[in-house]
Amino acid sequence: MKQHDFHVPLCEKCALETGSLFRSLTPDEVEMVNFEKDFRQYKRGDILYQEGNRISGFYCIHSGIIKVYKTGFDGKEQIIRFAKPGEIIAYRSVLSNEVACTSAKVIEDCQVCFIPSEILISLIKTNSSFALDLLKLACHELGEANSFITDIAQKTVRERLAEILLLLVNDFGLDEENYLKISLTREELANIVGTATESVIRLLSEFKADRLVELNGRKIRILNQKGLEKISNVMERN
Amino acid sequence: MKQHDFHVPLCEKCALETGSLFRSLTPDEVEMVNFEKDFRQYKRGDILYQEGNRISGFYCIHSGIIKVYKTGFDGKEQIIRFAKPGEIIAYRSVLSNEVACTSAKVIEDCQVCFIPSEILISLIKTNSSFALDLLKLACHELGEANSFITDIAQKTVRERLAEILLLLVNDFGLDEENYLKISLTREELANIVGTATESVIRLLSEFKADRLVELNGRKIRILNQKGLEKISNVMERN
DNA sequence: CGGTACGTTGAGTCATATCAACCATAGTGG
DNA sequence: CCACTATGGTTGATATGACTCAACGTACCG
Repeated sequence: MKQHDFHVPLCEKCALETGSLFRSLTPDEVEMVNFEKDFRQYKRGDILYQEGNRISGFYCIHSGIIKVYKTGFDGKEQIIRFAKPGEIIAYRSVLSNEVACTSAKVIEDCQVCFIPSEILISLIKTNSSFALDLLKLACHELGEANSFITDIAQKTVRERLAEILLLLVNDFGLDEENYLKISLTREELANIVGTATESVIRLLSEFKADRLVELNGRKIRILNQKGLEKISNVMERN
Repeated sequence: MKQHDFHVPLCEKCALETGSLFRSLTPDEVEMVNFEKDFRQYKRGDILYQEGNRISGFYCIHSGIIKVYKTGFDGKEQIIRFAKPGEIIAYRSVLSNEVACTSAKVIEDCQVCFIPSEILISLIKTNSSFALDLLKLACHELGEANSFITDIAQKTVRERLAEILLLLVNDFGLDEENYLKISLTREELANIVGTATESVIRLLSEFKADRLVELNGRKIRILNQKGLEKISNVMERN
């Protein structure tokens, strides 16, 4: 532990480390973002913004994990995606000029930079390769959303749970002992998969019985990735 | 009926009529698009492109309706969206530089313009308000996709069907007799809602029994919009 | 006239949601 | 320090929405 673990991260450095969107900015532009941004820290459970809020900027994650979710008619959460270091959230609302259509809550304590809308808009106007990168990002997310729609509409809960586990492996990785690095409650898992908490619990213990995973409380150890792939019926990636 | 109903539509005129994306282009740019584009006509059932194709441009719809869908593991279609005059499709693949993640098939005979990728990229690079509009478009679609994910994950088939009917009313409108202007097979309806054809049929006749709709083959007459809203549990729009 | 695609209905099944009870853990306040 | 409460996890019993399968009707088309 460093003594002063507390200074505001520099965008330049952060962009290099995390491969964030800002890599396509000029040094001057990075400098501007650095100057205009607001550094913030949050703890697990904190809410960055909520559905319906009008948002005056977007967030770039420096450390930690955030869940982005929608609240359904009956109050149930549907997790749309996670954001991890280098990723940005809330840019959708800023750009489409609509109020937030999702809420964002901290899953793992995090440090983020808040960047005012005007900066984003002006960067898009002045730096076309940044604009293009942003478009690519949005389009890529759109593609993922489309796949997810198809999955939820057509696959069983069992298939989806297996698929989500693999997706989490992909996004967050495993530690030396093959434990998923991200730790979620059963309810959160259910809110990704789009099912009831009890169903997740039952299916996870089936997976355990089939020696696909091992369960230690919230920690999930992946024992047989091939097996999960088989269950999930994942289609080949593009 | 004009005698020569066959000439290639001018983007300038089309953009005005349909309110397409191209309204934010300069006259010169419109001229360029006009020059570079390729006019094409398709009939119901024709396929514009298929999942997995590498695409060398995008399509701007001048007339007709197209369905954009993904094919699931077992070959079942999931309709992602429709495209009608003034809207563009396949821009996602062009921009994210990935192969098509959807297929596009004609629902109502249509006339479209095919515009090469390079044009799109160069417009983005040179006209920042066009880039911004495109970003807005992508972000808006992303918002809709997110809502749809939540709906499919949380609502019953009954609720979703009611919602989709309302959505079709919104997107395509009703004629003088309150018939939905877009005409879909039961299977297509099922492939939007994410259910089995039989379920759509059964629910539609329930709706009919409840005097919410009237059915004349493929034509659906909306009798009680409020009632459908109640069933669908639509949340207030932003 | 036979063929093909679409629509409809009924019956049976199964996956998943719901409801209820219970346990474990940790944090809180008296 | 202990009861108290909240939160999350687990399991069982039961209900049911929705899918599947199968049969049949209907309409259009060459």
